[in-house]
This record gives sequence, C-alpha cells and structure tokens, in this order.
Amino acid sequence: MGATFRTASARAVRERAMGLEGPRTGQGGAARLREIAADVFGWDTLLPEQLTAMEWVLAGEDTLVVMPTGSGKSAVYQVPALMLSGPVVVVSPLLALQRDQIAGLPDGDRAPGAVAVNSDLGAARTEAAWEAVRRGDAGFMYLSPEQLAKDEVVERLAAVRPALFVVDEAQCVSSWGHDFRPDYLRLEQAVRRVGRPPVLALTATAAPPVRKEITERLGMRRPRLMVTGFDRPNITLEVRRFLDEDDRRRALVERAATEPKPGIVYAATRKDSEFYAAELASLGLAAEGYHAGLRATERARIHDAFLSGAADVVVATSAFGMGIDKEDVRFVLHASLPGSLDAYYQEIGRCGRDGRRALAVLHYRAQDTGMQTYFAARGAGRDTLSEVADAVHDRRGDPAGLDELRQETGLSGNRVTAAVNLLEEVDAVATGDEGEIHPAPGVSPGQAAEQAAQAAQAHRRSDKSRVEMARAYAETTGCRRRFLLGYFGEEYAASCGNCDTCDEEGDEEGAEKGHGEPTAHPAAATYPVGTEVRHEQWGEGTVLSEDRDRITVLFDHAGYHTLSLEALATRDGLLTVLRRPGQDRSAT
DNA sequence: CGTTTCATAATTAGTTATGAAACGGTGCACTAAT
Repeated sequence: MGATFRTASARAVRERAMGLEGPRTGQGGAARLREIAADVFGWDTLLPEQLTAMEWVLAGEDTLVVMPTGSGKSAVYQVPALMLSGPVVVVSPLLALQRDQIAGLPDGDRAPGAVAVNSDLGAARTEAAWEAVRRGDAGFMYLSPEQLAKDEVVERLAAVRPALFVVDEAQCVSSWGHDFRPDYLRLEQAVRRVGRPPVLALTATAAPPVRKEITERLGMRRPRLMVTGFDRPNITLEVRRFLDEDDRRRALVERAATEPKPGIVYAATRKDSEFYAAELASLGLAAEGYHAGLRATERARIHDAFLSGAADVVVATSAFGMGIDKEDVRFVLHASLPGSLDAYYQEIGRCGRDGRRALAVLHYRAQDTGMQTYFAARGAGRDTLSEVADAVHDRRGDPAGLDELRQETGLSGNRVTAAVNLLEEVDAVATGDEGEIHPAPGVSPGQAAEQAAQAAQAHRRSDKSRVEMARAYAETTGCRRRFLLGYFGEEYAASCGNCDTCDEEGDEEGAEKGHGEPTAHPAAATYPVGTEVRHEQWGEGTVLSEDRDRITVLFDHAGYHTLSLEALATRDGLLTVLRRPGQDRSAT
C-alpha cells in the first residue's frame, strides 16, 4: 500500500540504523528492564510477554501488542522509555484517556515527566509543555491524531527527535480512520516526518484483519507481533432472539433488573439509552443513560458514579467504555446487534475483569442489521473524490497541504482528509515531507477518483461483511465461544460449556456429550482455522471459524463469507488450500 | 435498512389512515458569544 511513492529520507534511514546499534540490545536488556520496572514503577514482576515486547521496542523493532486491558500494555513503552535517548510520543484517542495515563505515572525523581498537548491548553501552557520536552524534563508527550495532522506540531516534534512512536488503542486506526476520525490514517505520514522512530501499536482487541490493517496503515516495517490469549472463560455468553420489539424491551429490562450489579447495557441509539435508563430507574435502580449528546460535566458525573459504585447500571451508546477500568462489572447486556464482533468483544470485555463469573447477553432482532448496514454504507462519494482529485491536480506545480485543499474545495476538513486518504491508498497521490499532497505522475484526476471510489466501495463491502459476521454470531447453532475466538484467529476445538448453545446441547443429548467435540463434516479437516485459501470467485482469504457443517472465510477483497462444507466437498477446485496454519508466514 | 415523525387527507367534529421525509454513533479542534 502506497509503496510506489514512499520517499524514505536519508536522515530517517541513518537514524534508524543508529537506533539499532549500541548497548541497548542483548542479554543486559532484560535485567535492566526488570530493575527499572521495580525501582521506578514499583512492579516487582513482569510477564514474559511484556518483557519480550519491551526488548523488541529497545531493539528498535516495530511492534504490535494485543493484550487485554489491565495486563500492563502501557508498561511496554513506559519502562523502556527510561533507556531511550529521546522523548516518547504517545497517540491516544481521548483527552480523558491522556489525563488518566499521565496521572497513572509514578511521581518519583527518576520517573520521566509527561505532558499532553491539545486544544484544552492555552498558548502559554502549550509553550511550557514543548519546553519541558525540549529540556528533557518530560519523557512522554501525549497527543491526539488531530494534533499530529498539524504541520506545526509535526515540525516541532521532529526537532526534539522522538525515540519511539506509540499508538495506544490502535484499533481506532481501523475503526475510526476511514471516516469518523480520518487523521488516524495520516499517522504514517507523521511518523515519517518526525524522523521515523520505531512504532509500537497497542490494543486489547484486534482480529487478524484488523492487525493487518493497523500494521499496514501505520507503515510498520517487519512488525513483531505479541498476542496473548483472547479467551475470557468466566464470561457466560448468551444470545436471545426476538421477533417483537416490545418483547425484546421487556426481556432486556427484566434481565438488567434481576442480574447482580453493577452492569452495563449497550443500546444502539441515544434515545434507547435514555428509554432503558428511565425504565430501570422507575424500578428503583440507580440507572443512568450515557451518550455523546450529554454535557461534559454530566458525562463525567456518570462515569465517576459508575466507577465508585454509586450507579448500578449505565445504559450507554458506544460512547461509554474506553478508559473504564473497573474490576467488578458483573454483566454487559446488548439491547441490539453491534456493528461488528470487534466492537462486541471489546464491549463485553468490560465485565468480569476480576476473574469472577460474569454475563454477556445479546438481545437480537433480525431488523437490527438495518441500522448497522446503514452506518457501514456511508463514506466518501464520487463527487467528493473528484473534487479533491481535481484540486490536487490543479495544484501540481505548487502542491497544497490539506488545509489549502479544504479552502479550495470548500469541503469540511474530515471529508477532504478522508478523500486524500483514499486517493493515497490507491497511489493516486502522495504526501511529501512538508505535508504537501502531490498527484501521481501519469494518473488523470478522473482515473484517480475512479480508483479511489473503488477502494471506498471495498471498505463498505468489508464493513457490511462485519455486520454479517455479528449476525452470524447471533444465529450460530454451535458454541458461541468457539465462534468468537475463531473470529479472533484462535482455534478452540471443544465446546465451552459456558454459553447458551452448549447448555442446550447438554440438555438434549445428556451431560456427557455437552462438553465434547461436535460431529464435524468430514471435509472440515481440509480447512482448519487459519488456513489460507483461494476461492474461484472471491479470491484469497483465511479460514476464521468452523461450525459443524460450514466454515467462515475472510476474503482479502470480498469480506466475510460462510461456505457449506458439503458444497466444498462436492465441487472440486471451488476453494483451494494455499497454506496451512503453522507454516511459517514471514512478516512483511 | 427500519423506525419514527409529520403533514395531509378522509372522515364527518374527534379519530384514524396514508405516504413522504427525516433520522440513526463514535471526538477532536476551533470559533464566537457570554
């Protein structure tokens, strides 16, 4: 992606080479890391996964860490920071999260200071923050992707020569970068322009295609991957399907009222979050509705009430969750189908962090897919792409930055950025070292817009197929845990015995069969989870999960599809095996 | 894509039917008025 025009500056290459030599690598590293973790941060033990990832970071390797919340992801950059020769840039999506991270750092003399630069700061405090970084008083600088989209910020950052570029909550690159916060897809340019330090991406939830998108979109080179297990065996999984909307509402209210507290209910709309909160409050519960339409003070109040235990239930849209680190949440109920299993797993992962029993119930109606596909179907249109492609082309003699393109087209900043991202994805434009947008030689604006529109169409197809995967989870007759873990690339052969479908199987066929292996179609052995395949029509893809009689495949360009094993067995050549799981897949 | 809202019509004076239009989620940064 974008490889044709990527301009690697000589300085970036030289600095990268310097980062790889010296006394940082080797056996001494681990002992020193442990020492710093204990002396400065007060952590007496480091998990082997943490330590390994830290060593990669010290060795200057680009690294993607996928570890659950609460397992010490932040330590992976905080501890090595003391052994690096420059400041650490941390990209974080929410200002509240930046504040939490800074507040969580130790105070001691030996701990590096931290600053956040954002729109909350006045001019004087912004200057003070930069000065602290320049003097070396602040070892961490927290920024939003929008800050890094500004030329001034990038130039000042380049001058302080960051030693590491961290992207926290890196799933945002994939989930928000395409439309909502397009500056997430411009981080690769920012990394390059600040001198191309090593990149560390951190996330709690990322299915294999999301991991691929993160590493590609951030321009990570031969990325190291650290993934710990996804399974959360203490969370009971259940789906309840309804035909009637009123039935669903009653069932959800009853469930939220009767299950042990505290809990979170996720609703699809702001209106629903208020409806359910009012219903629960009328039953005498301390219930609060939460969504992005509330005033900041009100949101903070509810957030605090939930953390302190003053609120039993928060009924929220997807706005609630990031930064919620509460151990004793007993349930997460969904009042509607989520837009993807990535979102779903992230949301249900907020219960049962103390390891005790917790419950995740999805209340589903077939009509729910409507709104989710509506969300998935939006994106940059042909008109916008043409307009932006024309503007870039017109300025080919004197290439414009994003701000100028916004003025010249009269389009909003987000729309221009999203359009440029798509044009850049198809190599129709490229971003230079000053942030200026060059048209690719030999590509007409018409061709550029056409290719970008096709790329946008591909994203929409992919998003819609994610909705279909969420629906498939809701409708599967097999073990729900096996389905979910398969989606995240983890093989789980047995049935879990802790989801509604496993319970039913036990009821029908006797207890001894409840936890056993289901009888799979003989063709299942041909396509184990993780197999890379090629389909006659849909091209190349990866097997994600198996049910008794069918497999689900994620195709690189056609999204998720479910295939009947019977059909595969009878039609030779329909699905060819390219590579089996376990065969080495070299990083690129 | 599905649901809700609103205007209009048809019905006969308070209510209901119909069809078109609007709406639906996530945050930062920035500006302007207090």
